[in-house]
Amino acid sequence: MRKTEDYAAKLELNPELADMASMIDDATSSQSMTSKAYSRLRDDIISGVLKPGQKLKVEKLRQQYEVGSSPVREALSLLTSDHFVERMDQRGFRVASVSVVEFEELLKTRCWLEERALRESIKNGQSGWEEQVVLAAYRLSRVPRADDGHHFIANAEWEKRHKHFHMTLISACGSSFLLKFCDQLYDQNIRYRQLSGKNAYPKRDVTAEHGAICDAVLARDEDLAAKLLVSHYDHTGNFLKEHMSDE
Amino acid sequence: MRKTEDYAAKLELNPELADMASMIDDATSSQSMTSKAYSRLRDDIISGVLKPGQKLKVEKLRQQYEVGSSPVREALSLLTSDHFVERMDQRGFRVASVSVVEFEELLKTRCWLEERALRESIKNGQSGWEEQVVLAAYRLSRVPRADDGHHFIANAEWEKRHKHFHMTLISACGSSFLLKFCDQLYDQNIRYRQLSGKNAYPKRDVTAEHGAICDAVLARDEDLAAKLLVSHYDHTGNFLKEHMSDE
DNA sequence: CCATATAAAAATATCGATATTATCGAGGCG
DNA sequence: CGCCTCGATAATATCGATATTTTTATATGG
Repeated sequence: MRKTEDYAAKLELNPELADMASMIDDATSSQSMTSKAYSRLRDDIISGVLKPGQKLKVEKLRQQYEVGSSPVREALSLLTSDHFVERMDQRGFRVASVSVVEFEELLKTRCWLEERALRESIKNGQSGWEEQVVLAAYRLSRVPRADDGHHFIANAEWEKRHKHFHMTLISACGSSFLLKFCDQLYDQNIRYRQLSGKNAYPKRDVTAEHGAICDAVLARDEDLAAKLLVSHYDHTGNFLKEHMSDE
Repeated sequence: MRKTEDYAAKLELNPELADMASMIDDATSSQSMTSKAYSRLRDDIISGVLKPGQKLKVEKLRQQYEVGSSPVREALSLLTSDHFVERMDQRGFRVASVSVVEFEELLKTRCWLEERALRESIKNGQSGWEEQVVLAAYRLSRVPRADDGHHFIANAEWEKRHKHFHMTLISACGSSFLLKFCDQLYDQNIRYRQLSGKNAYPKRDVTAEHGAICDAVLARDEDLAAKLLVSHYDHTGNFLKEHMSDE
């Protein structure tokens, strides 16, 4: 039900063809009211509709999402574990706060974990994994980052494929735990990206960076790939950090 | 409310004296029914009272823990994120399954993450952190692992201090995310330890190993400390693995 | 005038009942 | 004889109401 996609398993089962169609938002078709509330709340928090620190009143959410209070509370509990919502005992829930310090920790941790995961993937990945990487990189390159060239408007499809690319890179690391953690941190990062103004963006050629990482991976150059990945994150991170402080 | 203790913060605020008293089980005094259900369920899963794969019927738990169904469901949702419970959409909950493969992944991941965390701690830790480590090691050494010398009976106090020692080691790593992940994995590991027969245990001197790690940390020898920590985990892990397969 | 205690309002946490969904077994059909 | 369908049963998911608790507003005394 939850979107902690098990990339490793998914790719294992379907080694020849990563079916992008199967990755499309299944949140819409979800049966349970809990998952409906969960994904909608999650989306609203990540996208910034619900602001950090904002109080989350059950009654309000109940009306807004047209569900009972139990599913809302269950969804909030779930989101608490994802670090998207904070629970104050007996005093309800609120949207998780953000801070420059936390963002720095997030960035650091992402680099540590993804570097390890990437190195392990390169060590263990079979030919099927290599093909997945190539495919994911290609698919990512086929969509523009922004729908509009001038103002930056997030392109949902790009977002999805970008995550898929990065998760595919590390999918052969051999630890579903590590993959889950990276997944969580990735989503946390999206939130920070959305929050820190969408109008400007670095001029650098992100596609080229992805390509370089892809090449290093295929060449099985652990050190180079890790270096490229980390600097990829560091660049974006530092850019975001600048835009956070001057607001 | 949840027991994802923020070790870094706790130690930061109270640099001279780690107040063990403040760490005693606050689960008993918890107000909300949700936390009551949460901690009791959690304990029962970790201790093995509730067996892996076992169905968790809300009605039954409701009676057993003397709470309503909402708190039970909320607690189950929380435990789902902790990987202690599995939710099957529209088909209820069950205790998370275990497997040798998963245990191997767990062990691997713990080594990866804790090595990184330990290295960062050694790099960043101040004198306050060093003192915490010494104190935690000393306190751990003051209680026997088992209440009884012959048969192995888990000593709750040892368990608590052992975790405290290992979390203190990495508490200065500078990432609350990483600490949270290590915390989670640690608890997962306890569960596996409890499940794989408590009657036998390695003869090696665990206390000596802790001491050696402690020494390496104080000497700021990153590589040695990391090596000792990883082999500490590997040894216990391999021992448990043997006892899992022959059952 | 401020602090404190008190009362009213709002919001949360919790419960028990109901509607929905899955499971299991019997009977009918191919 | 095995497979599928249908219905009874059990369990889940969800709801709306109630009891606590927190927050806000008000009044009282120092």
